[in-house]
Amino acid sequence: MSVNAAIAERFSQIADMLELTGADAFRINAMRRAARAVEGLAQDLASLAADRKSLLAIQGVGARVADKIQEFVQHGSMAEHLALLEQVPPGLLRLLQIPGLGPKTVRMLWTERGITDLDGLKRIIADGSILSLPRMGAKTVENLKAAIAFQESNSSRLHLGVAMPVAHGVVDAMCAVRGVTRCTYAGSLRRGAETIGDIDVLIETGETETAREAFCTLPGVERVLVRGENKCSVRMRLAQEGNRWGADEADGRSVQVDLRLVEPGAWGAALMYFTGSKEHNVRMRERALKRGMTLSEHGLFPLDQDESPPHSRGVRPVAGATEEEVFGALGLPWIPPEVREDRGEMSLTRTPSLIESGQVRAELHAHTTASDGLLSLDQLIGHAKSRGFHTIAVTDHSRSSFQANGLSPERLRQQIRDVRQAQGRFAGIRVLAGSEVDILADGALDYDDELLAELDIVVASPHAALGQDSAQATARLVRAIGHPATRILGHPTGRLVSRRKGLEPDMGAVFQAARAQGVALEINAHWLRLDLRDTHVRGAVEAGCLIAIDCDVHDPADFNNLEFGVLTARRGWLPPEQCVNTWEAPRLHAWLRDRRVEVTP
DNA sequence: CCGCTCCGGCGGCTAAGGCAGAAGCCTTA
Repeated sequence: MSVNAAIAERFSQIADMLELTGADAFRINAMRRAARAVEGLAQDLASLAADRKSLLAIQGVGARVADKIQEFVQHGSMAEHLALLEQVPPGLLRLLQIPGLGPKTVRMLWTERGITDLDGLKRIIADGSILSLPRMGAKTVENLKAAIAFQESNSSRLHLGVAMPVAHGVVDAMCAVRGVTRCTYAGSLRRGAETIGDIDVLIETGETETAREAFCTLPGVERVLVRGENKCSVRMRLAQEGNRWGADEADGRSVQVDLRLVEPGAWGAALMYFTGSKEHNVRMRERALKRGMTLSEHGLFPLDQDESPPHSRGVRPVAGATEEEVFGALGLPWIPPEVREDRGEMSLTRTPSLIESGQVRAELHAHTTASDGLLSLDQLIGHAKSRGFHTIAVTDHSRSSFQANGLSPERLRQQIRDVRQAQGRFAGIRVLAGSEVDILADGALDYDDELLAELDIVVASPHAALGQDSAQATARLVRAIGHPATRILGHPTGRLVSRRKGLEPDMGAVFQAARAQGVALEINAHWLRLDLRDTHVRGAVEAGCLIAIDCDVHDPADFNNLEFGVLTARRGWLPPEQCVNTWEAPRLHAWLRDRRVEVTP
């Protein structure tokens, strides 16, 4: 585990444990913010910690948190963390993960009955003794049992690419329901987060009961969790969908879908509220208060003496119909959903220019049947052309990836000739002869320089030895970037979202090398990779690196993953001009020929 | 515990739903 991840984990555990001991809520919140700040940091704290000033410059890191970071970097532990571990049984942290079970209740179970882990909880449920505890009625215990069972059969969050089709299905179905005038999804899905906890859907309708009924009986609904006036929640089965990676992804799993009925005139406020993030929303409400207003999902209202919610008293909102209106009334430009993470977006004075899918004109990482792709050379070119791309790069695996049928030098030479011939059969699209070349464990590339020099494009990617330590990983990637043939660093860390950690290099060093060499860093758009991840993109953009967004095409459907790569890019504040895939053909091709051009992002 | 603003002290988001227990707590988003 990287130092950053280790520190973030400790802050988060400190927060949980403080919560269980009933500590000051603001201190707990500060720990959570610190965990988030550290998690999203591109620089390596091991090297940053020496400079206290730069630690304090991080939003959410004050004197005490900086102390703890320095303490961990020097000693490998934090005294407060260790002290709390002595005090709080570790099994309790697991109980907090159970949906519906919060800190107050876990604490109550612990102090009243000495429950310290999941087994203990199951025991008092089984023998019924839990029912004698305060606030523990039959219904609550039933729900608790279901929550435990659910959690044990489902790993918690869904991949972006798995959740998205479900959301589109629900939205399409609800749009067709009588009386519905508007329907869309919000939440972390709209922000393009790499994993999704649940799916939020908003509707505006003149026939609320029809909509509630339609929603609760949608195909795939297993269980209705909540059926209130303004909110319904269901658990929905995931449809099976064959996929290169995801065959088992949907197996027997389900996802919670929340439907919110939005009153007329509050659409913008509701959309903002349910899009989040939570942290962004908190900032927005604080900002409203500073300006003498109060913000909720019902709108932006003038502040008055009355404690009760203003919308319930018929107070006229200052804004609420559209997001633009609400942001505007708070002195902000419209902020794209993907950057609503409380990572500096509140200081924007204009809507930032972020890349859009339609601006992508080239696919620079694609496989054919020559290695492990499903498309023939001509099929691949045909699909790329129909997508409107001006360039398609053929980049099959190199020889070390034998599991992927990597090409021997002879086969690669033959493929280069095949590509040249294929080019003759297609007009209006440039076909590049390339390779996705393995970066070996020591940072060397997988073909000799002579052969590499014959290629139009080299995507250098790590595939094996992904467990090596941070220093080795950094040296490996920096060396690969320094090879004169490398144009793109493919899926730089090799991580798989919530499956495999991948390399944990000092990303700051990687960015510097890439910037100096004019090498583009890839955002691999497959929803299981999303590598670079959002926070890395942000760091790379700020460091002035070029970025490539690639679908790593293996089958035709993979072209559709572009959407996820672009969402990730936008979460990293990527402007279109810094992404090589948006460049017109002459500029892109010149960049590919001219290995050491000066980069002006 | 942080940030703001002033160097010590203060304030720090909002609403709905469910349940248990008869007004309010807890959780979630």
